[in-house]
Amino acid sequence: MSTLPFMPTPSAPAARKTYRHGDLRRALLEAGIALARDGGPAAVTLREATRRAGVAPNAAYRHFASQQALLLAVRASALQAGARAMEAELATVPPELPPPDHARARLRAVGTGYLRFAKAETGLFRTAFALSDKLIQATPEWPTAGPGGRNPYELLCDAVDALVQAGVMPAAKRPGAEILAWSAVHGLAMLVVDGPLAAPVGPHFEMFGQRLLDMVEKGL
Amino acid sequence: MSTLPFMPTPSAPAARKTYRHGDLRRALLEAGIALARDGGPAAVTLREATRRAGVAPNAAYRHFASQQALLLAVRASALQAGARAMEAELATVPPELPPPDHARARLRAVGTGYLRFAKAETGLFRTAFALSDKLIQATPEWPTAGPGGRNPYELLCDAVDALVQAGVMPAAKRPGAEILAWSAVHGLAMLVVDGPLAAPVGPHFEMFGQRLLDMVEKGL
DNA sequence: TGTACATCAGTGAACGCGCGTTCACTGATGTAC
DNA sequence: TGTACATCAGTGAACGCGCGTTCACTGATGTAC
Repeated sequence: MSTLPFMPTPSAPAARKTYRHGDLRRALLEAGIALARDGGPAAVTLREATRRAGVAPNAAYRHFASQQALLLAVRASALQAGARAMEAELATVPPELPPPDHARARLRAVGTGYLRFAKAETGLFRTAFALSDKLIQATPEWPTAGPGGRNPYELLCDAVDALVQAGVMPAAKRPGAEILAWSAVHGLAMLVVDGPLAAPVGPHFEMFGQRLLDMVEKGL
Repeated sequence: MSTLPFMPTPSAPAARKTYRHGDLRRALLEAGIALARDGGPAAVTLREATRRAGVAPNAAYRHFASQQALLLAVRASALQAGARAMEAELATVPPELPPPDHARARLRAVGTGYLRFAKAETGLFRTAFALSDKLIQATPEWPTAGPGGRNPYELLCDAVDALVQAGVMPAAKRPGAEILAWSAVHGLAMLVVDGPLAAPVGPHFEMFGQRLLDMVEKGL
């Protein structure tokens, strides 16, 4: 697990001997990410983040206006990690494929990356894509794109666009098609990672993922 | 909304003048359902349920072993409501359709019922199908079936079975097919009802639902 | 180059909140005689 | 049919927990002169 390419690297415990912390903002964000990783969005609390940074609880307010502001920052980071997972999968698509096959492979890669991210980084996945509290719109303050400059939603849209350009999908069916694909993949992830199908389906997650992507490919 | 056939009827405020309550177990359960309805699973607390029943907080322990026990009971009730919604949709399928069309219509009805339930009763939907805390396995103590005697998962499986029996789906693809269908529908529900697509897709939920079901039908 | 001083990052203590849960109790009910 | 009594549903008070957030503060830093 710890060698998957899209896992953010945990920071050092930041042994602190100065009065000033040095980079508390970053330390709090990284503590928040660690909390989200193994407890999901609900685990991202100011008190625990400051505890981990070795700092008084109210020190957080120098860097984040509220708990929600920290959560927003953590969520952006989780989205980045998701984009990274999808990009990693996209990188395995052979570029020499004929355009229609290439386009199909791209969409599969996006879906596979999403599913693998959900499985490998459940907490971050939930923080990125399943915030049950009505969270205010993402701020532009925190970037959500991966190294390639596209966020998860954009990566998906690009892949669906490519399907049309390669002639695999009629242009008339394009509008909103990304939502159908996203739904299928998101549903499997939620049911298995976080829901009632964890026990029965979990062990065969990869296989169900591929069958689901078959269904999407045929059905779109 | 309040006339949808699958909405449990709210109980009277239970004006209490006796020392004994009369039916506190039921009152707590109904309060819990009401809480779940407009706050999701996290809103189901013992203290608020007892408050609504007009009773001391610890009185709940005469009827439920813990907060989790109450939540389990509420969840079962939410599953019943889901089954009711799906049955209501199934009842609209014309019985005189030729078997293949009938089987397809049944699967659509199951999916449509699920989606409408998610939209109309978001809180109950989340309580039934999206409990993010790892909740212990459902107990047989609380029934989850609708009036027809089948719970939501069974209704779905029945519909997929019918697809095979009508010759619409090859038997070889049957195992696990219900999981693919469920995933698609569940994902759309989660993204729209509880997630990032609420704003853009919410108004066209019904249309996206039908397109999604087209995709499932073609792709299965 | 040295010193006064403004800035502002982090401290310590405290607030109010709601939660689940436990304790010893009280008093209405219904059964045994 | 009337009365003693066991049962057990609900009370009142309290516990410890963790949370977000506010207040007046302190002390290291870096800049202006």
